Amino acid sequence: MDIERSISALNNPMRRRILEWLKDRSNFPPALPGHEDLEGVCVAYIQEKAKLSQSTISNYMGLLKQAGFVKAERHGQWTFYRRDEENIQAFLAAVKDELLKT
Amino acid sequence: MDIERSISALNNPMRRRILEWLKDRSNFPPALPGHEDLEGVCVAYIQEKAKLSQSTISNYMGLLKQAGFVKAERHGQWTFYRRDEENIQAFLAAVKDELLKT
DNA sequence: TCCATAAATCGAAATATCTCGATATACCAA
DNA sequence: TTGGTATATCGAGATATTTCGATTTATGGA
Repeated sequence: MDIERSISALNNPMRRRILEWLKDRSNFPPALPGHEDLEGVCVAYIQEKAKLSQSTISNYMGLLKQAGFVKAERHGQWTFYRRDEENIQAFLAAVKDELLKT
Repeated sequence: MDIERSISALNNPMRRRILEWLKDRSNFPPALPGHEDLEGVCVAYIQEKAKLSQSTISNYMGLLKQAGFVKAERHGQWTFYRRDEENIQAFLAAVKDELLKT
């Protein structure tokens, strides 16, 4: 749990928004044919919703991944990103522990 | 609760450290004579512990104050800073709410 | 093999943050 | 009123982040 890297990743409104979008797969277009079983979302879908360049979104997803907020799964030419709920909870616990007095 | 501003304020190791130091008044030298009843800590004490310039610490405390993490109380020529526990808890709740899925 | 598509990486310009020393402001004491 | 001390603000250089378009890499299909 690298709190430094995690807070940096969160220190950007669009990255936080992406994390929120990923809470619900239905925020994005339906899964590509043959990938209906995957919970993750491909970079192109995120890019389309965020309206930022492909390279920027790829970079953002990399930062979120390094921070532990998302997991990436490569299937063919697509990379599917989804939230890492366990790590997100661990981050919240760590921030709480560092910030709270008691 | 401006989560943007708060996360920015936290996105710095020394500012987070100051927030931790302020959990316990005894992390700093004893109160100045005549101010024993105050829980806050003056800028000079924080500066001495942080080993950064006076202007930097003044700036940092201003950012932490704008973010709602600390309260400032002026007494004579001194400004005493102390944690705002209520706002800190509100921030944690807000981050949890934004970040957590359920 | 060759081409098309998805994603990652590179290089760079614009903007923001960090941090300082110098200066300004506020306040106290003589 | 004058001088001293504490803090805030200003201006600037160094560094980091943001975001892009161009390029590279990986993969799958004709």
